[in-house]
Amino acid sequence: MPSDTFLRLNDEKKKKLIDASFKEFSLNNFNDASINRIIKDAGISRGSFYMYFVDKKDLYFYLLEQYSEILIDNMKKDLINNKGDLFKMFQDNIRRTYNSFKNNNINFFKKSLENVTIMEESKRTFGFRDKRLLKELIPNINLELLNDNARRHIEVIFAINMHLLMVTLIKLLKSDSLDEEILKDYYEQLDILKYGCIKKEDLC
Amino acid sequence: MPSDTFLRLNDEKKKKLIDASFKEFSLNNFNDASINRIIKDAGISRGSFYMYFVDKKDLYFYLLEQYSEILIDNMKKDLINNKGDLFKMFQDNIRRTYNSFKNNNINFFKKSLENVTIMEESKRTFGFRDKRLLKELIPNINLELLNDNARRHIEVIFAINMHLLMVTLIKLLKSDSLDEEILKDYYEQLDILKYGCIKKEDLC
DNA sequence: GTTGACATATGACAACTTGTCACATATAAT
DNA sequence: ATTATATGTGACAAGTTGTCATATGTCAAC
Repeated sequence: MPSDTFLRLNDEKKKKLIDASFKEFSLNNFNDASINRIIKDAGISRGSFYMYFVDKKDLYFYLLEQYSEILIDNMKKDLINNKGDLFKMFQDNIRRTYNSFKNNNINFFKKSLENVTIMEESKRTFGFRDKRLLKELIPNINLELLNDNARRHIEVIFAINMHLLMVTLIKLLKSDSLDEEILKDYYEQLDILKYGCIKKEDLC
Repeated sequence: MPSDTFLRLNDEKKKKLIDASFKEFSLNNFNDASINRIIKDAGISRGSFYMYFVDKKDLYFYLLEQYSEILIDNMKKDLINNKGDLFKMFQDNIRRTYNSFKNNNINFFKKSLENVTIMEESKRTFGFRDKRLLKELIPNINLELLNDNARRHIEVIFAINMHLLMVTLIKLLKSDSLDEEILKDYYEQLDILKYGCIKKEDLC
């Protein structure tokens, strides 16, 4: 969170720093972004910067937060338009969000999304959507058990499963023992993927 | 990829460097890990290090790759045991993987998984599983449309949807126009979550 | 108007970081 | 023994971050 000192700054100075920051984070990912370049660009001193923000992370998340507001507002609108149907909301929302992104700091978003959806390399070597991993496993997968849609998007299903696995593993490793509660949650989550989110009676 | 020079190294020296690296990456996340400490610990010179690996990333992914082999092997075993049933595989696999992790470099894994499943902070501010985001939206969600399981794990469903949204957005932003093919894929992926992966006839 | 208290601004500084490169040494091949 | 080639080395430039003593504002109270 930025300090009160920063928030008290006159608008011009504040804008100069924000603009310089957006620029820097649009051209570089988080780790390559340089506070040095930002303060030079914004025309403030090193000391001042640390008066406003505790560190680079602090600044970055301030910028992110500014924009996550847009995300939330967009979703709310689409949710109301679709009478609370979560899936219809997501279906509609992508267009709206896409346009917000297009119009605003598009490059900042691109870089941010890269940070969020993660280091491409990690994904690759660690197996998410890894062509190699899937190639190795696919001969052993009985695709007959899956419906057409699932078969077509087998990598996505795999990626989601891997994600759930990883998140659960972190939880398990954090707790000392093999916590059965955590496992139960995991199995239920797998069931969601298996059987879907929609009520059965609506299907048959 | 490590250079041939590295691979040609005698086992003792290689092990010393690998051990030192594992140690460093177990105590620090990727960005805070210091090559300086690694080479000091391993007792090699700066120049030598850059003879073996092009940079920190190169070393890190080498270590990761070593261990992703374990992951793949584990999965293969469970897939065969379960006659190709992807979901049964994931269901069983978590115990096996958990134990592998427990026995091996547990801390290295923890740190790695943190890198992979993402900067906790990003998740928070950007809305993944964000209690705040969900709290704001939940009053507008019609939970009646969802089954019990889904209702119980609403945050997970939301997180997966957000993930799909983000990944799709990246694709869309990378292509110049609003590519309808990409959108179609996205909608199909949403349908998987809605209706599940299992064939309909098996359900009713 | 002067004093004093507090808020801001500054840049030099220490302590790191990384990647390079001219040079030294080891190992193999003629 | 001589020549290639492969490895090893650490000082170096060019950067990084966060701190801190010091300077300059600002504003209320006497």
